Order: sequence, then C-alpha cells, then structure tokens
Amino acid sequence: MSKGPEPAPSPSLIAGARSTGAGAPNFTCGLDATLKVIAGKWKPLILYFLLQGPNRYGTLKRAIRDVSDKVLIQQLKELEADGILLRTDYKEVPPRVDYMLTPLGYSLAQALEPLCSWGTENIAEVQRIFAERDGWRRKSA
Amino acid sequence: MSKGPEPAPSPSLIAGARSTGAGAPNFTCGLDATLKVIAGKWKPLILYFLLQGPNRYGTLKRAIRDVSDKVLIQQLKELEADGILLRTDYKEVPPRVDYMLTPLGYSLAQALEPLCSWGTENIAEVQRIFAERDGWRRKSA
DNA sequence: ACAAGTATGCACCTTTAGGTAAGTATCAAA
DNA sequence: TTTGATACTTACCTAAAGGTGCATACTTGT
Repeated sequence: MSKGPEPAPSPSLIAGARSTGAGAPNFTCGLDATLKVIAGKWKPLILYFLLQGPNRYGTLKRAIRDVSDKVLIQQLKELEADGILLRTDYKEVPPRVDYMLTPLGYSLAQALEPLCSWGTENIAEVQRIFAERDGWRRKSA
Repeated sequence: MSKGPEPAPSPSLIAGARSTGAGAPNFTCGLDATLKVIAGKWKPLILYFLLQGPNRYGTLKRAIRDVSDKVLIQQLKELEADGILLRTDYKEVPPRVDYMLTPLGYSLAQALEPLCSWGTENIAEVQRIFAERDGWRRKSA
C-alpha cells in the first residue's frame, strides 16, 4: 500500500503526481509537469481565453463566468509568477490592468486546443455523461 | 461581487465550469466540457498511460505512483461510467481485471499528447517554476 | 453628494477531493 | 499455516482549494 507521509496538497480540478516531497520535482512524464502548471479550477479557461489577445481583468472576470474575484486574481498571479502570462498595470486612475500570454504561455494555451476540440466534437457524449452523473449520482440532500 | 443565485443566461464566450445548478450542462466551450471529464487528480495520467494498451489494475497502480487504492479505483470507475474506458473482469480466481480505452477514451487520451509534449519541451522552465514555488511560497510548517 | 465601475486585499468559512488504514475472498508459494 | 498477491470496499479524517463578503482609493456619471 502507499504509505507516503505526504501532505497531499491538491484537491483540485486537475493535478499531477507529486514529487517525493522536496527537492527537484521529478516528473514521470511531461504530462505530469504540465498538469501541475495548469492545476487550478480556472487556469485552463483563462489561458484559452487569452489566446484571443490581451484582456483586462474585468473582461476576464466576465468571460470566465462564476469565478470569484479572489480566485481569479489568485490564479492570475500564479500564472504570472510562473511566467505563463504577463500583467501590465497602466497605473491609471481608475485602475487599468491587462493580462496577456507570454510566449511560454502561448504555447501552453495552444496545447489546450485539442482538448477544446475534443469537447466540441464529443459534446453530445459529454452532455450525456453529465446528465447521468446528475441523475443517479445524487443522494445527499 | 458574484451574486450567486442568479441563473444568468448570458451569452458569454466561455462558460464557468459549473452549470447553473441543475438541468442540461450548458458548455460554451469544448474545453469547459473536457475539463470536467478529466477532472480528477490522476485521470489524465491514467488515460495517458492506457494509450499503451490494456493494463491490469495492479500495473496501473504501480505505474501511477503515489496514488492510493481508493482514489485509483474511484477514478477508474468514473472513467468507466463515463464511457472513457472499459473494465474487463476475467472472473478468475486471484482477481484479474484490466482496463482499456474505449474509442472515445482513446481520442481523449490523444488530445492530451500536446500537453505532454509541452511539458517535455519546457521541462526546464517547469522545473524552475516549481523550484521557485517550493522556494519562497512556503510558510506553513 | 452619492452610486457605480475599476483592480485588488483579506479574514473567514465551507466543501470535498484525496489520503490512511483498516478489512474481504481466494489461491499459491514458503 | 503464515505470508503474499490479487482487486477491491468502507469508515474516518485532513488539508487546502475555492467561495463570500467587506474594504480600499480614485474618478466619472447623474
């Protein structure tokens, strides 16, 4: 059995395997690495949306519906710190800031396209999947 | 700011990962849909690993290191229920079961390849990212 | 004067995905 | 007969991701 005394740090949307706990992250494969970078409920959506070009905070907020300010800001900051996107503060009077992909971020966002296509092409199946999930996977009131 | 109880049927480009709460999940973007299917700490890894062909439970368990039995089984079951993979129980004496991708699952797994490549190609950056994260983004003991 | 929009910060709280450590049934090898 | 491997199951618990709501500093519209 797995006995790892690990803290277990990611009850998130997506996450990859963990490294031994410290030191050099040893990824099993590239996927593992990528997953950790885009781990966060809205990150993939943010990246994909930014493929359209730079966007102001407010625009993102409205585009990525249901996201809270706290989390959106938080994930944007992480992506920025990770070199995935660039924040530009125009130092203007009513705050004006925008976010755009860095080259690294751009390539990452592009790598998401197949997932997007898959979802689009199989939208029917996916709808079915969630119809069922909401159907019989419901017990707690 | 986000108000909450509002169904808000507005025409945004990207939908939030959460449907309005009930009824047909209305995805605007395929990515949104796909993300929900592969949401789970080990699902992408499972899918990607199964691209190699059918595998027994034990093999997966050993391959996807650090995953616990509970979660591995759980995610396998979900993927199976979602029509992403197929479970075969050989009804043998010492249990023997294996999992393989369905055509749907196969296409999904393939859509993960770019992410895998991205991770591999940018492994250096990613290592740096996590080195930094573990560096100064650490405070709790 | 006052509400509203702008991009955030922060304290507090809930939710839940995921981890741990048990146990099950059966057979083979030591 | 005790151990180990197989593929799970279940009860219980934790950590942290994400949500809520309030606050800020400044300006424009009414």
